[in-house]
Amino acid sequence: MSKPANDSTVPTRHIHDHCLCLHTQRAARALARRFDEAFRPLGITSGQFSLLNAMNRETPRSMGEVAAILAMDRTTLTANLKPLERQGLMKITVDPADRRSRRLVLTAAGKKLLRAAAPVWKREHAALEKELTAIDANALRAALRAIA
Amino acid sequence: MSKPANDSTVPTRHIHDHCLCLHTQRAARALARRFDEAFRPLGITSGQFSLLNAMNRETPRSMGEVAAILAMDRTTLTANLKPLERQGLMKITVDPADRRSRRLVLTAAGKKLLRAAAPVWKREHAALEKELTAIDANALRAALRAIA
DNA sequence: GCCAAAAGAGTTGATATCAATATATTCACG
DNA sequence: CGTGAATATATTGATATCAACTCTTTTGGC
Repeated sequence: MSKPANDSTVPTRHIHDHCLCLHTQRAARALARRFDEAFRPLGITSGQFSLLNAMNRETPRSMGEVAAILAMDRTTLTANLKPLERQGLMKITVDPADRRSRRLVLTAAGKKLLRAAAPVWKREHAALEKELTAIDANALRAALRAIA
Repeated sequence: MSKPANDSTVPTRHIHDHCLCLHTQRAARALARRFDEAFRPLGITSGQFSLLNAMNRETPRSMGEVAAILAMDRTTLTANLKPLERQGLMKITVDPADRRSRRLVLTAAGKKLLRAAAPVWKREHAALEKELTAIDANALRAALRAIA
């Protein structure tokens, strides 16, 4: 028999094994690293790819809309736009109908980058799903969507 | 019938709907905010709670071990320890058996904080699982573990 | 129309994240 | 036993994250 655990470490073990917050953070870090790596030749990160995707609309979205889509704080979005704007991938424009609001518009360079990134995503995501054969990827998506 | 989508936005919609990386980041942000809020009265974040938990061992873990447990870059761990050490919750000690290695040791204050945080976690996590009734939390954990 | 409340976004400060790189220590092998 | 490779961690620089606060603009009640 193995030595019984120290009393103070028992709740810690239960928490470590069960905490959905921890498990989600772990998975988020691992996936971000993986897709960061895949997109590196294109000069963007996985987060920037998702953000550019969220802006790829015929009718541009506002900051609040994009922040909600990414389940991200509005002020985080403000920060994340800076490198993209500096690289000329998108522009922040004032909404003429409501001058408090900003419309996020992809530039031609931004759209071109997204076109180049799509096959990279497809390849990497297919590889990921292949590794998760024992997992129902659809159920996983549904569960994550239920959380956020 | 609704207007057909602009060609350039079609792959974007597919990606937005299916990307496990995006869904995981979204859930990770939402859960971090939620548990950050729950732990705020204790002066720690959800990430710091997980980190303190990972250090709550009779035989202290090394940095590499803790980084692996959290699926976190080693250099990120170095940065994350600084506020905890400054607040006197843990100490970084040199491993006498291998002086390259650091053993991460909770202080009495750190252990006390963990004891206070455990019921907060339990309450908040129970509430979360209750909201996910339609979801198999066990399956979700298994899937996330398969990713990281 | 006026003014208070609400809504949208920006700024600041602290922590989090990782790649690239650097330093210190141990190990392996000759 | 000495030296180059491997291991463990630290530093730097850029981006990411959010709370607290501020600024601007719009809306609602009168």
